[in-house]
Amino acid sequence: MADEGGRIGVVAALVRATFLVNAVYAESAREYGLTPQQGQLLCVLMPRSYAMGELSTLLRLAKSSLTGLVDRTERNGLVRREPHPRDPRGTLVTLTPRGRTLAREFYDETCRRVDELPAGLAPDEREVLATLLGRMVRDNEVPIVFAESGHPPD
Amino acid sequence: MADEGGRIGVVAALVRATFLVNAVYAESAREYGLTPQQGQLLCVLMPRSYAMGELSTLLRLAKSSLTGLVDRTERNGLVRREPHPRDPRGTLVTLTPRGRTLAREFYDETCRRVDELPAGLAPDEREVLATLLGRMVRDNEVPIVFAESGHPPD
DNA sequence: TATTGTTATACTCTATAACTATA
DNA sequence: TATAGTTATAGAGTATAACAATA
Repeated sequence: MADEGGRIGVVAALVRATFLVNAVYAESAREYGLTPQQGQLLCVLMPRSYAMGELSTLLRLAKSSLTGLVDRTERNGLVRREPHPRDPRGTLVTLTPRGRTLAREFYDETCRRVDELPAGLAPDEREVLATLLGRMVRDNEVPIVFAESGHPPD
Repeated sequence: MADEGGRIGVVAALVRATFLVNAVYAESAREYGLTPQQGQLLCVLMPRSYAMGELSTLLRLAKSSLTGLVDRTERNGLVRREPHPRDPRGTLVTLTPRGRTLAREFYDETCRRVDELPAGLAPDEREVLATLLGRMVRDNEVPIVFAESGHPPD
């Protein structure tokens, strides 16, 4: 099932690496009783709170899809809806204490597992990989769906 | 929403690149009337046919999940179930002519789009990225969910 | 009128458990 | 008994369209 060793192109490399990371992310989420989507929501909310509309854009979900996701995650006691301080129409989604704890655990464990994926690369190669992917991510304006490490409070 | 430019670690780079590729893959699928899962199934079947059990392992899906996915894709006229030549209990899933055509178009378009993601990298940098990701993919025995380019017939 | 968010509805996707059929 | 696959069931995820409430 693994490849024989032929030179791989950037495209196939990216798509297959994506498949790999998706699998690791999903398995990690599962072990914390989360769906990948709820895990992602928690990770997004770690650095700060967002309004529903912002989350919708950030996660590329239809508004009603996000309503459902937040409903279920709220029902699980992990996030909470608050009135938006500046717009009475708006809603701010925030981690509950329990959600924050779980987010932290899920985030840390996921980091550990994803960190092992390039275990076969030398330290300087990992550095190069991080830099190149980092530029691609920046160039394409990928939102912070998974923060660097710190959790700067609001 | 994009980062300011700080050094990013391999883990965040991988997870965020994954988010990016997922989005591109999903959008490409959508434009061809496919769900990402059905698009992935078609891509897997491009090089050759597989038995249900093989697909289940390859795609990391529960058997019954795969049954449903194949049902829906078959209903759409894109794949077909055939008796397995060597095991009367088994079923072989194959692309229909229409499925093959659509798979080809979806695959090509997805390649085009994913290829643009690292547009900001120099040719030699793209090469390095492909090599490093390629090794990670090989080391982790990622199945061929997205072939290199050719479609060697059975 | 435009914006924020929810509801109604309909599929797709996924898993677990129980089942059928065939080694 | 073990293996290949399906069925039954339940819940999660998603989108479109229509709606309510508030600028």
